[in-house]
Amino acid sequence: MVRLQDDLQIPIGKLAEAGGVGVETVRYYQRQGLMPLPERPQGSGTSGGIRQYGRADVERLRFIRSAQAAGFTLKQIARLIELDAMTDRTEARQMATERLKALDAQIKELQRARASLKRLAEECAQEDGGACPILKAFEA
Amino acid sequence: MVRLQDDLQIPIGKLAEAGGVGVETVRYYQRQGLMPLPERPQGSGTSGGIRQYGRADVERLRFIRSAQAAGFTLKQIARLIELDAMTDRTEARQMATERLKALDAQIKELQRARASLKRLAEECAQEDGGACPILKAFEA
DNA sequence: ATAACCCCCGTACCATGGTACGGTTGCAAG
DNA sequence: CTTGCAACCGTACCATGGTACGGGGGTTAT
Repeated sequence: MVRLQDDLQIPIGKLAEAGGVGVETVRYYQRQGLMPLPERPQGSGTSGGIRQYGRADVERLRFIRSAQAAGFTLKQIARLIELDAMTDRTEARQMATERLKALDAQIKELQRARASLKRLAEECAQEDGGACPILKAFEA
Repeated sequence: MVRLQDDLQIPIGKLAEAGGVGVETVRYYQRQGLMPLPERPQGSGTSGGIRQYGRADVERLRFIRSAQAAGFTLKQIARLIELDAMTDRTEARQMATERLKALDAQIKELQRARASLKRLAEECAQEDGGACPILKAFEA
């Protein structure tokens, strides 16, 4: 009843694949302190000292990608992971609300940019003469 | 009737200020081919060979910032400026619509991220016990 | 005329987020 | 047993978008 070996043991290549990144990227995350570097298994029959990864690693990798999509830097993500481990809700909440504010601002800005861009695309629509003032498209 | 001197002649420092960037940034844009490098005025009384900039330069600087906000890279912006000069509407329109598509995707993704982030902020709201599962916040 | 300030230029350096390179080991299939 | 593949490791390199540094010179105010 020790529940050995149900917990998915995969090498780095599979881990990377599962997370949708390259092997080198995983290694990079490890160097940045975002992912643990598991011990190399020792002794014979251990498949040549190849490090093994589990479910938690896959999830962490996915978390990193999502947090990146939310605009956190890798450094901030490292911090979030630390906070999760120490269950520090105060700082976590603060980071989240700050990012939320920045995100709202960014979304608004992108929507403004979107409008200008649409105008540009439309004004340049007719092939014949008429205006297509690229440089003016973002004015006002 | 030569209309000398109504067209605003400013040195790089003022230009940078007007565009909301640093002098070094303007120089950088010049190196990247985004801004013209005007001739140094020669002869006496020309204020020490200091290059002079005009309205068009200020506008271009602003254009660069706006286009950046729309997600164009500096390289693409350089291309847009070229297209504007050659009044090539076909490629301009294409670039605009492509960017528009990417922008829509990005906005959607940011909104998804925003939702997760909000969830995280809310779940970590109560200081007392309860969940604040940072790593789980982005699942599903 | 001395200081303070801006401009000129080239070159170096920075952060971010990776990607590539090259050499080694070790298991596994033909 | 050789060939091939994946993992291992350290180090180097890349693109993007700047920022800083250091020396030289001109203009302006005190």
